[in-house]
Amino acid sequence: MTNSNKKTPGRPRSIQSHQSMLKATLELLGEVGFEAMSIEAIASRAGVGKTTIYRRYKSKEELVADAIESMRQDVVIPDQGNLWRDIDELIENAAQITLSPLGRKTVAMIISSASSNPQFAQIYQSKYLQPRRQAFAVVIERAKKRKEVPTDLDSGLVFDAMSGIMLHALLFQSTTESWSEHVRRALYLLLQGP
Amino acid sequence: MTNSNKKTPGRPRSIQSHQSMLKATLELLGEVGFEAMSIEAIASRAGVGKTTIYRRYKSKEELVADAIESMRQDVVIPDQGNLWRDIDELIENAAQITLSPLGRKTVAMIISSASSNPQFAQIYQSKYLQPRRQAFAVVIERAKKRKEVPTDLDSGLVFDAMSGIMLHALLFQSTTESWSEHVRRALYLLLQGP
DNA sequence: TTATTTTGATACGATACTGTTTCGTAAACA
DNA sequence: TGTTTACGAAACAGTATCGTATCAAAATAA
Repeated sequence: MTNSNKKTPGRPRSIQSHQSMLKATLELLGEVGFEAMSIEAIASRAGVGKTTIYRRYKSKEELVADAIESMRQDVVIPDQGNLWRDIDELIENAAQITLSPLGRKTVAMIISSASSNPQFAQIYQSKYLQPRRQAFAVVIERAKKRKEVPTDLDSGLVFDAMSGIMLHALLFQSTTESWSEHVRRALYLLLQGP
Repeated sequence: MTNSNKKTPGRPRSIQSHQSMLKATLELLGEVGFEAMSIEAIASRAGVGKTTIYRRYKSKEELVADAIESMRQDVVIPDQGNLWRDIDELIENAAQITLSPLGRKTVAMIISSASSNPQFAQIYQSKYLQPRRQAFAVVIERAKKRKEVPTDLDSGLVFDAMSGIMLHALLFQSTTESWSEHVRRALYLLLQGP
């Protein structure tokens, strides 16, 4: 941390500018995607000088990576004493984040760059997926104690499956069924068997 | 079809040029993605004049959509008398297409544009997913007759789940397990229960 | 043959972004 | 007070792509 030494003289870097450039980055990432997004457009939307961005980040990749990291929010582990009520809460939480106008496009764009810029997928995995995977493991562990699921159930595998199903449903939505309902049905198949 | 009327005088459009521009389009799509891909680069790689492309397609979207459509290939419905041998064949087939250096990036790029250019996801769904969904339904139907799975199993739901799991595993590969093995385990959970 | 159309090549002006530099102002500290 | 650093705005040369236009050669039909 260079932050620990606060003895730097002169005008400090504006926190406000920093936040607005991260915000603008995420917005544009969702709207036009990584490749089509220009530093100029980010600076313009953030109401910030182009120079200010170049002073902080060497590349667009760095900026975007930082912006994605800043998105993190705490994961609440549901505990309602019943597996399916917990799961509904998890699905609802994922839906709120993933299906919001911004979140939807942002997630799609993060995923899109998975092959060209693996670092984004990696950040997404460690900052977003991993905490949720952990929360899911806790929920399943409690369900095991309540004998709601077999003791040898692999919660990681179920979580991966659930994530994949959510992702797939997000991309190729069928018109006849709601997203949540579809995910819930698939998950029921996973946990209760055919 | 304007093709039915072959009375057009003058030099006909080169089929060779057409094919090489589609090929170059798919290659570049996989390498740099839709946004970063320029018509000039496509023309250059295809060994074709820029004018020739502009004469055929009004936009990059049109060209890419046509290129993706041209990718289609027939789906073989496995029938080995056993559900899991059929499934292994399906997984193997999906792996060959999806995990190839070109296919991997191409699929990722198609998915990436799902939010900004829904038409690509739609083409992907109708040309790629739908035939495989149908093939999977046949496989499951045969398994039902052999009493390998419950009669009321929703093959469409299982297929969606399988597709999602494959997609997820492709994007967020764990290093400890092979792609095929991971997909197979998840599918086993889906079909045989926990 | 002649008429017609496509071909690849090249040039064109227009637009957009890059990354850097300069500038006067603003905000911190001593 | 002065020193130092960051700020936003603007200008800069360089590069890349756009979509159009022009050209002579090539390919087909009448």
